[in-house]
Amino acid sequence: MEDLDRRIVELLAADARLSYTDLGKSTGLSTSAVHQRVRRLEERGTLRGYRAVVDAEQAGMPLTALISVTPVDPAAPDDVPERLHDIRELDSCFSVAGDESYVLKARVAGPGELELLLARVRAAANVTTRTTVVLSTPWEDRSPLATQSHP
Amino acid sequence: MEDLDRRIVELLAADARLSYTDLGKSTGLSTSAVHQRVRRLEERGTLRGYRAVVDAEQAGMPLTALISVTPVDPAAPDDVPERLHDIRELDSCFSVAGDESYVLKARVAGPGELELLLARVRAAANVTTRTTVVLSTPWEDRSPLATQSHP
DNA sequence: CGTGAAAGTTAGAACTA
DNA sequence: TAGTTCTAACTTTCACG
Repeated sequence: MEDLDRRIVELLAADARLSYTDLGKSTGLSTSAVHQRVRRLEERGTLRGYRAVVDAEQAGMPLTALISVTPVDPAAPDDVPERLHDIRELDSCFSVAGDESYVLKARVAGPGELELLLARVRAAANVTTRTTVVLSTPWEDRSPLATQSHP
Repeated sequence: MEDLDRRIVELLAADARLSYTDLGKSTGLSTSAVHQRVRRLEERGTLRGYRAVVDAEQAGMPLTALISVTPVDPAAPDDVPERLHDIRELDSCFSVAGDESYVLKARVAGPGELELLLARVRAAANVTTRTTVVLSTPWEDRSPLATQSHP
């Protein structure tokens, strides 16, 4: 990836609502040159989308959990991610090295909802689970690429 | 949080670059009513920012790791998140229930960089680490609130 | 919350190195 | 291929009802 593209990605990772005009000023390019590059980065899949960072507590999903999963039947074909894909409470799915196969990040409204979610996960993917409850989130979703933002 | 606000947050979580005009059409409000509500949600901290979702591999940070940390001195005041805050490779910091105190998510360019990062984490926060390497990421950073987007 | 007008932004066509 | 400039259509912002 080229240097100008890297800079554009970095700027959008820090603030996805920047105008092409502002991106142009920050990169020394014209508005339409930036526009063209952003379109190309989107087509290539380098820019996969744009998300508002929402305060989960204020949005009514105050409980976060990290769920490690292990298939019950190690011989079965491993389609765990596909089987869990439609469970909207699951934010991320990582295939990991180590004792367990996957780590999921989930967001729910409370302990009752977590209990139900775990049952759904086990049933949908035929796995056992080991759950780590998140007590608080000092910080989250910073853009490793991005210049630190101070909103 | 009110129903209209919830809807606005949901829409921006799915696509942070939506115009106020489009948000208005989707909510049945006028452009300026939406604008007003978004400003209020930003001020209250419900909307904490806007980020481009970047393909980490294409952006030159292909290695993701989950790092569990345990303070070496359990009697020392626990300021681990503050001590780690300036390490840009760390994307998130969760305080967790369980054997360990925190789980960090990190993004680095390769194994060598991970080794250096772990040394910096241990030195900065006086902790031991247990690292789980992410082999692949079937999906990530979906908006639990958001209607699934298909870009 | 809505309206409306001024200021600013986007998207794309035409042109240039 | 990658960039600029130009321009019409659209979006944001803000004072006012």
